[in-house]
Amino acid sequence: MLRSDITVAIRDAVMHELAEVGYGRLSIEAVARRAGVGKTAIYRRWSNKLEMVLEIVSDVAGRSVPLPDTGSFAGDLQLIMMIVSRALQHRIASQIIPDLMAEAARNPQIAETLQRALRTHQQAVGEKLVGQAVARGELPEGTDPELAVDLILGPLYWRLAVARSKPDDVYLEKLMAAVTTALRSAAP
Amino acid sequence: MLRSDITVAIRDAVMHELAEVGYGRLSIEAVARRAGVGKTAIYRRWSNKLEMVLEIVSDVAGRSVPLPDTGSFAGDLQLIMMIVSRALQHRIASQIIPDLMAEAARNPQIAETLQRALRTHQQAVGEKLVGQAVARGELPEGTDPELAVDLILGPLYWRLAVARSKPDDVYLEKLMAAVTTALRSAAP
DNA sequence: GCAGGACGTAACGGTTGCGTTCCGCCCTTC
DNA sequence: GAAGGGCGGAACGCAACCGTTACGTCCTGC
Repeated sequence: MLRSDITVAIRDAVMHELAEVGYGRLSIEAVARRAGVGKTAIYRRWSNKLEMVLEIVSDVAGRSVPLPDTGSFAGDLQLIMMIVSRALQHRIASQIIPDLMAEAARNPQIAETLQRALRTHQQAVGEKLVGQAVARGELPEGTDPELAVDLILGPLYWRLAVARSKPDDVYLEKLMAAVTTALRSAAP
Repeated sequence: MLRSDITVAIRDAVMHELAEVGYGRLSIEAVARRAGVGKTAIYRRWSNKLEMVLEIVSDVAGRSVPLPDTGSFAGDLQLIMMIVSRALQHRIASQIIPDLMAEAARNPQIAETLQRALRTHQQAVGEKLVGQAVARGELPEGTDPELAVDLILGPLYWRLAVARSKPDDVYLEKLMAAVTTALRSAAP
């Protein structure tokens, strides 16, 4: 019954509003204004700002990235880094993600939603990446997938989302090499 | 002329309020209420929410951490990791830091203040750490201090501030070992 | 054609916060 | 003991939003 074009407009407006002012200052009225929509249309769909944001964000986050399977650890690593660094440089995403992360620190509902979106996916990627590499003999038996994920995502996230500087190709190659050696030598 | 005990109360209230509701929702009235102080006392000191927060935060951030100098790379690394992980697990800091990071993504003034506080300090630590290690022959000539900092802070920040899980000692040792090997093998 | 329902608009009363102003108190300083 | 100034408190007018409601329009399906 609800018109889907309106729903799309609202979702879009929420994402942009979220990027511009953050969750803390996001207001239903601003979303409605931006979407060119009445407040009623929003309240007909969600009952809360929180509920609305959670539903929309987890929907977007749910569009899962494909698991890496290029045939080699180096290839998988490069693919992951490319995907992550692209995502973290996306104008909207790069504002929304740290904002929701910060908000999650004080809102358990947001935290849980984000953790679900993040951790399950992150775990799957980590285990697949490491599992394949171990099976191929590229990484030692007993390599910790959690550590691997931290070593890969951590520096990228730090550089892109925190320090906010653009890594060039040389840097990315150095980082890949460093991570590879680190994991290869990490005893179980 | 301004009573210093009042100033202290306000600073304190700002930090706590910042941690609880974030910059976006921080209000002067709430700060005054929490500090047990009239709004006038605040406006007598700062003219803005932004100005107030920036002054207070950069003052706190300015209390710089001592540079590492334990005599060995392993020791320096352990020290840094301990300091950082302690800081990122501090209740107040762990909420304020990601929040301001997110806010910095949309407010140039905050971004600049944070960058100054972060980058200069981070650079100094990185250069000192790597410089000393290279001089001692523990790391190869031409090691990139920037990469080193990313490899050290990135995974820690990711785990503590983003994934929000507590790393145990075993994990920290693995991480230290991984970072050390990674840097030792990183070609210039 | 007619009913139903989703839509935008506008208004509601209530809350919160802004930045400012004025008051009367109290402490310091001379 | 008088003056000055920082202090808390209260109130100001203004603006933004909340969540809800009533109304009139438009589209869809029967």
